[in-house]
Amino acid sequence: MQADIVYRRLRELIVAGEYSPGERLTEMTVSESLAVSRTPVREALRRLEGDGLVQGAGRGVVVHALTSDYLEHAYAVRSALEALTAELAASRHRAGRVAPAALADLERDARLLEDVTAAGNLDRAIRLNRRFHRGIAKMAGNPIALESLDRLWDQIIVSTRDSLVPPERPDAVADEHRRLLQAIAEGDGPLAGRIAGEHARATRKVLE
Amino acid sequence: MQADIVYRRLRELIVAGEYSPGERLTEMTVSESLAVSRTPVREALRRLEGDGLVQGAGRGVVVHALTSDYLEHAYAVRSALEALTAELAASRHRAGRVAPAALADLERDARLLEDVTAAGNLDRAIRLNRRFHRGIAKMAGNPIALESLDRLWDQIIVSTRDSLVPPERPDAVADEHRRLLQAIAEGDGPLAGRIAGEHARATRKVLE
DNA sequence: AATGCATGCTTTGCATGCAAAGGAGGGTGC
DNA sequence: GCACCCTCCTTTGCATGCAAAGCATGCATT
Repeated sequence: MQADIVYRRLRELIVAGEYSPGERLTEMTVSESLAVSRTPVREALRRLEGDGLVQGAGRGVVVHALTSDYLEHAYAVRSALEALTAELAASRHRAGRVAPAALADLERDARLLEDVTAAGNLDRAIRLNRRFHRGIAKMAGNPIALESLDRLWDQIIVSTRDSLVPPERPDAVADEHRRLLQAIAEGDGPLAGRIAGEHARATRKVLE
Repeated sequence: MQADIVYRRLRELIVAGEYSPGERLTEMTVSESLAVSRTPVREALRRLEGDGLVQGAGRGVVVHALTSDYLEHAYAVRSALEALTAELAASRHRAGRVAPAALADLERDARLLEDVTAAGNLDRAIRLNRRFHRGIAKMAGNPIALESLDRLWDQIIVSTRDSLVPPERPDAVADEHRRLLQAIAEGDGPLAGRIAGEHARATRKVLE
């Protein structure tokens, strides 16, 4: 299905920042650059609109430019959802319903993230960070929460990719990640939830 | 835009239960019954698919039939989000950023809901209940949370419309609603959040 | 009788043509 | 010189035609 290919491609480009927020996309331009007809492009644009990645704007669509307010709201929701997934992940771990390798993978990701951040590789750090949090959401075993978070992340990432990482934040991040993993490992759901929620809020604060 | 009309109409029909879960929808049937061409219908179906209201199934789409597991997950997310919106609503009320009429409206809705439930008007009770909770979400002033909850509600309602209201639940519901409103009125965010989250979980339990 | 295959039909997916809506730009009137 | 209007052009939205993919049905063969 070409429509699906176009959708995924555009989404990739937007999330990767190849299209800047506010940039305008017309059916014709896209269909020419991807060498398909306008029909599948239309479909793709509508799906992206549903995802909140682009916005209809008079003629055509523009890549969604997030206001500070919008970001504030998004982080509030993210905080609530990540508190939920962390809590669920901890409970499932306590119940022995988590693959043993999963937690080890997360710990590896967390360490790798620290290294990569220290090395100043921002792009890779962003990807790893997302993978880390996504790993926890997967561990929670709630596909709806996972999907909602994926949607949120896609939106947020567009506007935060260049505004990240002030000087001393990395250490705090590493510490919070470690405490979060420990709470999960101990099966302490409420604690994991509190840490995850607080972690998201702290991340938001940095983005002023 | 006809595509939009088709989308809204189909969505309405699905949420209202006119199409049963599992029922198959083909582009042709829909385009004939609504007297438009297949193009806008395709667009509408894709959007509904994005909303999780229908599912692609080999040929065509079928109205999403929710499994018990799926419902469990949906309610977990709903609980988290409604805890968030209740807490935000209480904080905003405390800060005086809520229109005075809004809270009164909610109280009116709550009382009306009690009456309607007592009278056994199930359909109306479902609508009022949704409006009540949606009112709180609006009061929270977080459009992302509101939209996420709307999506969840649409999905949930399809599968719960006929399974609602066991004998003694209405009294408990009324009580929980009242306590929730009071917590909001007092500006006690954490309390409101706890009540709302617990309320959603209790509702889920009833649906076994 | 059962199984495997082939054929035909249903249905989707994509491209293109056409009409209409919305803007931009230029021209004219004041 | 400025403002307003008109016209043309860009771009979307919808319909339809055509090709391909999937499925069921029926027939033949074992």
